[in-house]
Amino acid sequence: MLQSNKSALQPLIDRLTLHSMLSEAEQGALCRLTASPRKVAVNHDIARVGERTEYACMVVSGLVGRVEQTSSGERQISALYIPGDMPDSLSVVQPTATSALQALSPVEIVRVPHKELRALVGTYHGITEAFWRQAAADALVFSQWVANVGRRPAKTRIAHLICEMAWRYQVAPTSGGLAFNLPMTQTHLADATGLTPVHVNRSLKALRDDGVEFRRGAVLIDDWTALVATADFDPVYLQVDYNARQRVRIADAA
Amino acid sequence: MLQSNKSALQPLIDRLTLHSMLSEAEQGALCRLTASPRKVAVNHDIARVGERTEYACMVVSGLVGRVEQTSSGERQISALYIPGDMPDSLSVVQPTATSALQALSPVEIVRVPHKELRALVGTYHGITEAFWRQAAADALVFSQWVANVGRRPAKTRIAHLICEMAWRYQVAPTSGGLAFNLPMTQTHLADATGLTPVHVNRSLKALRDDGVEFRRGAVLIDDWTALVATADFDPVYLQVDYNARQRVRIADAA
DNA sequence: CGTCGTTTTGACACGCTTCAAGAGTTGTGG
DNA sequence: CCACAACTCTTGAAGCGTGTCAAAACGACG
Repeated sequence: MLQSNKSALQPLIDRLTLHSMLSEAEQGALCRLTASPRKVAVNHDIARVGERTEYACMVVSGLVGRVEQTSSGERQISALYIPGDMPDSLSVVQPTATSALQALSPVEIVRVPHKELRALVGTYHGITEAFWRQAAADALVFSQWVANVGRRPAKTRIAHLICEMAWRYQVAPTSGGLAFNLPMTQTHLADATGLTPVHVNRSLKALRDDGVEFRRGAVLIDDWTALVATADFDPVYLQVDYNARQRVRIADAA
Repeated sequence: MLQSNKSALQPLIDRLTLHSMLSEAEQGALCRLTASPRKVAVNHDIARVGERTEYACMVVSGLVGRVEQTSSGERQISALYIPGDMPDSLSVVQPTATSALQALSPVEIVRVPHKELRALVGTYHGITEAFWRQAAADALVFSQWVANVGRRPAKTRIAHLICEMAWRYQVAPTSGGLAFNLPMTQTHLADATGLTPVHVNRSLKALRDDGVEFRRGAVLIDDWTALVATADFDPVYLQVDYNARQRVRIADAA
């Protein structure tokens, strides 16, 4: 494959350096990882439950969902992964997946061999630390999802998810309106919120009266502040410190 | 405080070594950490949202819940922590809590200064790796909770939680019956499952007909296999490999 | 231009919540 | 050691949010 001088993994580095300080050497090493591109069609699996894998993947474009499935066949999306995310970084250490990863839109990923990642994690303490922080940050998002699905009414639930995604895509304004792509269907939204597609549709209709429109993978918001209020959304759990005011690296401190 | 030759943090080491290999030096260093004991009364907070802390804690006895709260005052327990767990290991790196930690029963914890933990994580690569794995494993449990709360009917939801706790307490048999303590009230159960206390009560009544009893913090199960079936429970997500067949340490591999 | 997946809408059913009140249990202070 | 208070747990009746079933309209794509 053609390797441009800018690594395909740059989005991952950008993600990690949001919360962790990586040395030049570490960033360089990450850049030099093998990153084989791969396209995945909508609704196709990137990882299946129980399947062993030799690669971890990073999302380059599109939207990936972590899909849990009950024995009665009901689906629950428990996490959404956007470009720069590494949904299965755990697989480096636990190669057998316990939930499926599925493309919710046409998706481009790059695959990184576990072998190389292990070598990196073994060599660069700062990279291990960065993955640790990322895993911990992910856990806090999961925790919010439990609360969202468990305790909020349908409309609020959907609004909250929209707010989270706006924030993670870094398109959330301080006020006013905005528009962004959220490439999923209403059925996907239902799976992510623990509702039925029919009820999602009705709730979206209700949201439309509040100036929030979701149509064919695009979100249109008239008044961000109002949406945040109806969504009961507080972004602190996302831990995204865009100013990186106080990143502290432990690895060299001792 | 009196420091016996067996560290108070041994349960944490036992937990970490379930999935990660720690060298003698690393285990010794963990043992020598300052661990100030502290008792917390029922329903009292161990950590509050937005509060900064200088200590991470390990549960010694009792049950701790991670509590999310919506603006309308509804509570959702998104995780349960049992002896040996370190609910706020993330705080080492992110000292401001985004969800509350609350004692669901009388609880004993030990508090470990962040400063010391940071020194350890900075020195011992294997410890960082172990924390990383633990965080990733926790995330998979969260993922299952999203599915549990989002897609299962009340009775199944409660049964699933009981199964998980039996498994984590390592009291789950291969068949037959069992009894164990799960020191929480029906209201706590409701908060953990996203139901109302009233409906939890009714569901417990229904479970009683299936030979599963929950009374004042004690669980009595006639037939484990039957419960697993009604709970739709598959323990793989808990990643507990009691045989530790294939723990691989990355830290020294490079 | 036809096909298939997605969105929309309606009517109805049901699981869970709400409100309310009483019984059981635990803890506490006199 | 009893009496009272404060939680828990339990049960009933009624209401509502969400699910289910069904069918039609719409949109994307080959």
